Amino acid sequence: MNMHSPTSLRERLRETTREVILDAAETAFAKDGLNRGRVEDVAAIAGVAVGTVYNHFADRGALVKVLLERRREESLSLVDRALADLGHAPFASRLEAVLTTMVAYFDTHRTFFSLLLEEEVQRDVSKRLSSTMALVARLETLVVAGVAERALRKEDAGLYPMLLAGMLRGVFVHALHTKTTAPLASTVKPMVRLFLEGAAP
Amino acid sequence: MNMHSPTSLRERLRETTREVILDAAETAFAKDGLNRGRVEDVAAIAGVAVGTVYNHFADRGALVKVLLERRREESLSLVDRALADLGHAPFASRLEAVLTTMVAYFDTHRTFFSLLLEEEVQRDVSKRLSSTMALVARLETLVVAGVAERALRKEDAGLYPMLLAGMLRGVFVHALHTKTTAPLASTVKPMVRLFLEGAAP
Amino acid sequence: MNMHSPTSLRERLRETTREVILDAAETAFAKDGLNRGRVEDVAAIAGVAVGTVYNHFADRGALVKVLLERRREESLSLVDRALADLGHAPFASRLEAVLTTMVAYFDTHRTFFSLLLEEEVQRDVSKRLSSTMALVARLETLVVAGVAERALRKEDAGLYPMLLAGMLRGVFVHALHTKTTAPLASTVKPMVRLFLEGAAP
Amino acid sequence: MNMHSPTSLRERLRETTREVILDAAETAFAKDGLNRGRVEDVAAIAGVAVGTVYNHFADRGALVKVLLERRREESLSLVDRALADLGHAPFASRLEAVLTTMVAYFDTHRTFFSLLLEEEVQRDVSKRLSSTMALVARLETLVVAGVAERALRKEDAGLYPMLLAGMLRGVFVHALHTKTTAPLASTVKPMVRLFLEGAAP
DNA sequence: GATGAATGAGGGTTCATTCAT
DNA sequence: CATGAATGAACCCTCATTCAT
Repeated sequence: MNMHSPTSLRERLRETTREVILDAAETAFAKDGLNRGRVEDVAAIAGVAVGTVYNHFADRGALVKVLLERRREESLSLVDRALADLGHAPFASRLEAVLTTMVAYFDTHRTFFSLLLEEEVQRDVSKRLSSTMALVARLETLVVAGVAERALRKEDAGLYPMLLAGMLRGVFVHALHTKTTAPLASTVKPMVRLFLEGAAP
Repeated sequence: MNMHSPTSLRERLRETTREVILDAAETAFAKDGLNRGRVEDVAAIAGVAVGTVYNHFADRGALVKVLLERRREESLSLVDRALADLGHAPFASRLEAVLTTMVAYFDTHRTFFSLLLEEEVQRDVSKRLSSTMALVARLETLVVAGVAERALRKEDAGLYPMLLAGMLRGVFVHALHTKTTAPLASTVKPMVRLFLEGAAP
Repeated sequence: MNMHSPTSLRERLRETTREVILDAAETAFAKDGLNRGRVEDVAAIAGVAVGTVYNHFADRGALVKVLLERRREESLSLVDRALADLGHAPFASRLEAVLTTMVAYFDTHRTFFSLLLEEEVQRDVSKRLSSTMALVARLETLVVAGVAERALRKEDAGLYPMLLAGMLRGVFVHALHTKTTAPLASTVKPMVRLFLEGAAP
Repeated sequence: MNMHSPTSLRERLRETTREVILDAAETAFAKDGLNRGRVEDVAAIAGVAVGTVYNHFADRGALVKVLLERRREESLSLVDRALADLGHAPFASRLEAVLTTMVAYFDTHRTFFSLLLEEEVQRDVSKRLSSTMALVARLETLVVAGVAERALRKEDAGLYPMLLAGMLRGVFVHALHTKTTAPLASTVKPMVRLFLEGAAP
């Protein structure tokens, strides 16, 4: 045997092309928007023919979907891992871990987040589990635990997840709007502080 | 003959048509998105011909621009008026006033906000002073005043405006995603509380 | 009153454009086939822009459908009228009338028939009442009547309609294949003769 | 080494592949039509790669051509053999033999006939000797002989071949349209009867 | 002014064909 | 030879915009 596993080789190449296309799509869509980005441009950036894009993705919609899912899953699993690593650390640490993870991901995948914010706002038929919602779900679990360990007041706890997600969004939108390229890591501690202790002296 | 300000009457009619078209645009774009909404649909909803839309707006872009500006100005002037009415009330009251105003506006113009969130995310050539930025500007003034009157700690004050804007966005996005129709007024006090005192017991 | 009926005028023009497009489609499709004929060519032949075609027909399929239906209905109603005019004439006369009508229609709408033959052979989702079937239906009625008035033998009557339709098709296909342009009227009497008396001396 | 006609073996394999592809093409084209049937589907049905199809056929057109020719030749040689077997039998028997052969072939190669009917209607550059024409040629010879032996009237004899071919087509089209699966053998005697004696009592 | 049919550049998608492995 | 991913010309369709009535 040792047919130098031809299947595996082809599949490797195939997978590579797919990734190249996805990366190109991220670039193209980040530039022109999730709506205006052209498949032809995606192909050009990827250095392939249009047809090749369609050999790998059923249609433009599928390309967008996979593009978003890819990083969504990646970022969420980073969050999950961070939480898992912390075990039963106090609430503040765990919140900080989640925010740090998201902010770090933003720093390395800035273009992706502009797409994420667009997705969040789309009115599609396909009811996607938007990335936002997935993040809010994590925050919900976190907040519930926070309440349980008496790190958080119970009264407004129902709103906390969306407010936390909103704060993150505020930081991201601001960074995208002002085209700041400085890392956002420094915003995490203030967010935690504000969330736990408030802004009053 | 017939001289009692014919121009004025004409202009009145003209203005009415314009408003009808803008309302139609809000409906059409809310349904299909700022990108996908068709001019023809706007015209159909307004009950006029496409050509009429173009008699009132230079092109699609202008229609969108005016549409967003119209409510942006309205909402901001409501915020400004609320702040003016309060004179030198304590920071907490003024913050509450701002949030209450925005939330109330959201409750009555829900469809508009979905457009606002889309605008915020668009990468247009025409660098618009996005609604978000305008709101953040108000919040900046407010926060600066808050710091001055020692209602807020100084250290993280630079981030507060975007975090406050983010919290609002969090509430709005959540409401739009879950299609909640309940008024959001009840979220204001918790937001103020969280912002000033934090979530810790 | 007398607003020189503006609606009616516009509609008249609209209807004209539609007919021009249909005629162009007949030409274009006759040339390149029902499958290969390009919408762009239809537009070019009609002397309009592609978009105009789509202002009048939902899509290519609709254009083809209407195109075929138009003449199908026309030809069938000619057949029906011919039969109605004959009242209770003997079977031979009525058969001759039907064949004469179809053959005359073929002579004036030769290109259409090439499309008809294509349609007959298409495997579409939309189960169209093909023109053939409609003609066969007329022939069935006719044959039943022929049997009733003892002009036809009963035994093989079930096959007669499809055999008659087949003979017509044979004549048409032959004319199209050999590109004969001579009128086919002269084939009617022989067909009637063959059908009634057979080819034996 | 290994010299017992290696070429022959290779050619045997090659021929097999070719047949497999042709059969696959018949299936694929019967399903989607001569125009819409995709080469990729042909390959998939044949269980080979697209490239293999092109190793055996110059292009799609050649595949179609060979596909049609294969059965055309087979069916015509069956007709020819049937006629040869009959020697100088009377016209009626020979006509019956021809029709029986064709009808039997239809019964075993129904899918092929749907392709044949499509071909008949195509306006190709390559002026193929369509199957229809080939059949009509046989019928012409037959009819001429029939006239010679005074089995047929001379007057309309020029039309008889195309009318006979038409009758057959009528039966085939009807069977395909109604998706009848019953054998068509029973239609032969009536066709002969009609052709020779007519439908009048 | 209002009307709405016509326009046509623009963009998504298909699929026969090629060719490096 | 078989393979199947890559290619890109070809085509359908959309929709913002214009302009004659």
